[in-house]
Amino acid sequence: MKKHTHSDRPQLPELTDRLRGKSRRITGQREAILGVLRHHPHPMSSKEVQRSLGSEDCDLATIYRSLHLLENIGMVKRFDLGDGIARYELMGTDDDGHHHHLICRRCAEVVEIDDCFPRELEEEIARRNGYSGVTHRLEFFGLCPRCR
Amino acid sequence: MKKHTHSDRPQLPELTDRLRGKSRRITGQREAILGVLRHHPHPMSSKEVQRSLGSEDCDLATIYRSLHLLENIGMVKRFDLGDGIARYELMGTDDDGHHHHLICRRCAEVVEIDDCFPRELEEEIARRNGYSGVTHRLEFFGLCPRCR
DNA sequence: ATTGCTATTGCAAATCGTTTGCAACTGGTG
DNA sequence: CACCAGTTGCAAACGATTTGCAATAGCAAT
Repeated sequence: MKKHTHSDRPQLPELTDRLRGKSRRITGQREAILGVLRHHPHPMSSKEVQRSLGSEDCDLATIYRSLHLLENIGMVKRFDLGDGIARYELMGTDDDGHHHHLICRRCAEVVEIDDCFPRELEEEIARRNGYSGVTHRLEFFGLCPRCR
Repeated sequence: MKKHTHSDRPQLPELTDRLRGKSRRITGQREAILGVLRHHPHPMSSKEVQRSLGSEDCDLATIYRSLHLLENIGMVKRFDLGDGIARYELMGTDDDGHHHHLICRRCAEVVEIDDCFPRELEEEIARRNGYSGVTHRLEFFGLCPRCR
């Protein structure tokens, strides 16, 4: 079992703080969804979140709406693993959540990768093309040890 | 207008050669779709292809099927620009089509990028995690000169 | 606690990109 | 030029995600 390398996961009180004052409410559903994400170190789709909710089950539409909200206030980050399904990961309290994944083509196991595209090269690409505010989306695909 | 850096675009006769002998047929629709791709240096969605067909218009389903076919025989490459829409680009005759894109967040202009994630680093990532056959998907996003 | 206003939820219907079943059609080989 | 497997168009099916709306529930002020 891989120990992920991110900073500590935010506690629920943080949700409270981030929502209050934005005319947003702290609902049972939102706490439950956050709770699920806190216990999963990997990107989860809306359906996976729902399955993990157990007794706290709530409507899929609510999960979609909650994940969008959490993404907007920067508590979760959206990842696109290339299969047309949006997945979300809880952000750490201090880092910016920027990291990548290595996904098994066969069993879809996900490993977090902290290596990143060289910053200088990215800046050079931006400069060469006159672009500003350049970021990147990067994911790796391969065969995991067990699926070889 | 950016001159793209790939090798020459395949001529139609190549389609002929690649399809013949595979119990596949050279139809007007496939030629038309290939023709459209040959005139567009950037990734195109199925709908964009259809719009560009003009008088040679054909069913969307046929376009989806043709693009899958062309992808399977290696004549086009599929790109995922992160908006949930599959896009395809014609492959050059000699290169493997591996390259990346820099997409404007605002106007969606696309520039081709030939820089790539460092091979050694990719191999190291593979080794470290026991994965084999590792490849990557990489796209850049930013603001183009005009949209700044 | 109770009230009242507004954000939020559940449900169902609507969207959107993509896929598929099927009968009609058409390359291209013999 | 006839035949047959590969193709096409059309419409229906799909899966992920979004949205309209009436019912419900935070929460701030009473």
